[in-house]
Amino acid sequence: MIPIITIEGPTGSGKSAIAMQLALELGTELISADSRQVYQKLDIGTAKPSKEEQEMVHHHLIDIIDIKETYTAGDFKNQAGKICAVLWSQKKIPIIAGGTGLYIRSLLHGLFTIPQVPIEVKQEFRELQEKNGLEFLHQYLSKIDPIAASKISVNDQQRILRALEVWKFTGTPITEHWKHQEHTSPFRALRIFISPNRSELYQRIEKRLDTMIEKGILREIEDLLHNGYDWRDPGMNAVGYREFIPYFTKLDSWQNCLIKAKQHTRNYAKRQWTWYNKCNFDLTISPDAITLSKLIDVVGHFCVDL
RNA sequence: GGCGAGAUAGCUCAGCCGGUAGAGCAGAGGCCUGAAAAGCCUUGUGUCCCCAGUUCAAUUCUGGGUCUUGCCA
Repeated sequence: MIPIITIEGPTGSGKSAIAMQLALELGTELISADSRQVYQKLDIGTAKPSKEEQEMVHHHLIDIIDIKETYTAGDFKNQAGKICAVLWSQKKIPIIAGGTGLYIRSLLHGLFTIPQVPIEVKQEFRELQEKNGLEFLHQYLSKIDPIAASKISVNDQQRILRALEVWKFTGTPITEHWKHQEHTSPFRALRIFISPNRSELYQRIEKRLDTMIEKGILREIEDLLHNGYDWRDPGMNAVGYREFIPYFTKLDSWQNCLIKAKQHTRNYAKRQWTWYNKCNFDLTISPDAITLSKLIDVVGHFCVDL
């Protein structure tokens, strides 16, 4: 079993800083579990660690793909898994830090394994949806996989399409894949949750977004648009970016866009919170109560059992 | 000053021919198996600006007032 430490928490909770300290102390490296920091050129709005920080501690899975490419939980699971194995072979305990809950869950608890669904299959159902509507697809799903259909809302385009694609491509309903999924994990995780006070976090989010303006998020976006990137590109679907579309299409002021960006970041933090409520953490600690020595202590106990 | 337009949920607004109101967003809570910073679900009693009139009944019609806003001067 490979030991790993996770540092999790809502956006803006300060997990990156804590993870850095711990990595330095343990002489190990960080793996980012962040669905937006994987993208190159999305720097300011994703609060990516600076060059200096990245020199101090090696950060994996940052800046690995282009904005026009998609990245999935499966990609993360595979890549992070390999990196963990390599690090542990060097006697380094991998530290995973990031707010993308699904990524960490995929790594720790696995996904049912099927190859990437080909675009043709995806396309087929998109066309079917355009012709007959979403409701039709949901009814279709209820015939081939009633359990999935009952769990998935009629309006949940993403999951309806996914369930149909998986069934079409593999010949097996998605709920069957779930049943036969492997649940053993090659990891032994020490999971640490950074839990800030709600109103304090919201204040930090406000400040963080203001800082992004100061750092030049608008220029960053402008450059991207000038360099051939488009709002429809997968990477551009990010809080702190898409809210500025009205500004760049001259429909609203950047100030109003900023207000939206703050709201959406708060909404996002809340969604993360709800997700984390169901996770089992070994240590839950508020950002201001946390100290390096306390962390080392906990990690020490963890290491004794290895 | 003249001629219009508007005043309805925290915000932006819908409410045909009169029967005391409803969407989106925000807020709150929840879900989540390859788009997850995504996607989805639940949750809306507010002096319908004020006053008077018509009417069995006015947010909805009429008159007056107040405020906001557009155009012309």
